[in-house]
Amino acid sequence: MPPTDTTTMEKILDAARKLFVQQGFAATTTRDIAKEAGINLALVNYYYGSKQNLFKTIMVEHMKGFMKGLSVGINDPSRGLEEKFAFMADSYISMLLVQPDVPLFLLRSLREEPDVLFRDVGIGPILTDSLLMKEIDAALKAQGRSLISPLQIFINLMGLCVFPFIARPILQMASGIDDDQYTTMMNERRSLIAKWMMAMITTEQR
Amino acid sequence: MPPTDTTTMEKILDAARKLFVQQGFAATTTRDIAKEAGINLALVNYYYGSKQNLFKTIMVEHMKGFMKGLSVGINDPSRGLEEKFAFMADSYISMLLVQPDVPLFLLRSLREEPDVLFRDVGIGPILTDSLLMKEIDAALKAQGRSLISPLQIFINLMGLCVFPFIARPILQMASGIDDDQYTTMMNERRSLIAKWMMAMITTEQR
DNA sequence: CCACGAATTAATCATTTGTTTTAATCATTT
DNA sequence: AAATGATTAAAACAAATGATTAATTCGTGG
Repeated sequence: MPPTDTTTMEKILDAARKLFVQQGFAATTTRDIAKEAGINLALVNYYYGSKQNLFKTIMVEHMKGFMKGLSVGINDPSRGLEEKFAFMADSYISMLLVQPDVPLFLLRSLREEPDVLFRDVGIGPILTDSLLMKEIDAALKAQGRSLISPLQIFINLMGLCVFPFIARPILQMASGIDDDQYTTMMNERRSLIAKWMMAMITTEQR
Repeated sequence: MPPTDTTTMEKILDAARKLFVQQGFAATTTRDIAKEAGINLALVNYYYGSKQNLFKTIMVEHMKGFMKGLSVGINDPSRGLEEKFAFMADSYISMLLVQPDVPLFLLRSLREEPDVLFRDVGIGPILTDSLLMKEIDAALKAQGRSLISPLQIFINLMGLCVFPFIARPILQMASGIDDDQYTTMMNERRSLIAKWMMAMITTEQR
C-alpha cells in the first residue's frame, strides 16, 4: 500500500468514510476527520466545502455502490433463480465480512436524509422490472402461490444476508458464541441462504 | 390520556425517549429534550444528572423490554415449534408497526456502548438453553440436518421479522410501493414467517 | 401565616465545533 | 531566480452545547 502517494483529498475522504460509517454524522467532528487523515483542519472545508457536503459525498458513494451491486445481481441472465440467490448471498456476505458497518450506516443515513437518494443517486423502482422479480413471480405461480408478492421474497433474501451483520452484537451476546464461531456461521450462510430461499418459495401453502 | 397528570420526570423521559430513538445520542441536544418536554433546560440535569445518564436510562429500558419479550417467546411451553414462530412473529410485527425506530436505535446504541448490556441489563446467553433452541435442534435432527446450528435458524426468524422495518426506506424506494401497501405487506408477514421458518427447517439438504 | 425544603427559572460558564481568515510554504513555470 | 498559483498551517470567530449557579416560586406541614 502506498502511504505517501495518496493525495490530500483522498486522505480526507478515507478518514471521513471510516469515521462517518463507524459513528455517524453527528458524532463525527471535522477535527476528528482532520486528525484521522493527518492533515490540517482547514483543509477539510477547503476541499469539500462543508462537513455536510463531505458526508453527502460518502453517503452517495456507498449508496451507488450498493445499488450497482444490486442491479447486477438481480438482472444476471446467465443464472437461474437458485443460482441468483446463491451468487447474491455469497457476494453480500463477502462484502459484509469486510465492511460490517456499512448497512447500518446506510440505513441510518437514509432516515436522516431520505432525499439524497432521489437527487444524487439514480434510484427508481429498479426492483420492479428486474429479472429476479420475474423469476420469483414465476416460481411462486408454479406453486400456486400467486397471493404472495415477490417483493416479500426479495425482502427475505436481503434480510437473511444483512440482518446477522447488523444485529451481530445482540445475537452474539444472547447466544454466547465468540467472534470466530460467528464468522464461521456467516460463511456457512453463503450456501445455506439460497437453499432456504428455494424452500420458502416451493413449500406448500396451507 | 392525561395531559397534565404526567410528572416532570416523566415528561423529560418521554421527550428523551422520542428524540434519542429517532435521532440517536449525538444528534439530540439537551435543549431539544427540554423543549420537547416543555420544561426548563436545567431540569434535565436536575433530575437525571447528565445527558449521558439519561440516554443510558432509555437504552436500558428498551433493552430490558426487548429481552423480556424475547425470553417469554422462546420459553413458552404451551406452544409447539411452528406456533412459537407464529406467535413471536406476530408479536414483533405488532410492536414494530407502532415503534419502527426502536430496533435501529438499539443496534446503533449497542455499537456505541456495548458494555451497558453487561452492567445494567441482566443479559447472558439466554438463548442457548431456551426451549425454542431445543425444539429447533430436534426438528433439524429429525430431518438429518444436524450440521446446521439452531442459532442460524433463530437468526433467520429475527431477520425476517425485524429487517423489513429497519430497511423500509430502501426497500420502499427500490420497489416503488406506497406506505399503505408496505403496511399491508408487513401484516401479511405475521402468518407467512412461521410457514417460511418451517419450510427452511424441513426442506431436504442436498 | 410562616417556614422550610423541593421544584422551577433565567442567566451564565467553559468547551466544543463548524467555518473562515490570514499568512506562510511549496511546486511549477517563465 | 522571480513569479504565480496551489497547498498547508496557525489562529480566530461565532454559534451551539452540556452543565452549573443563584435566585425565585411553589407546596406542605407546623
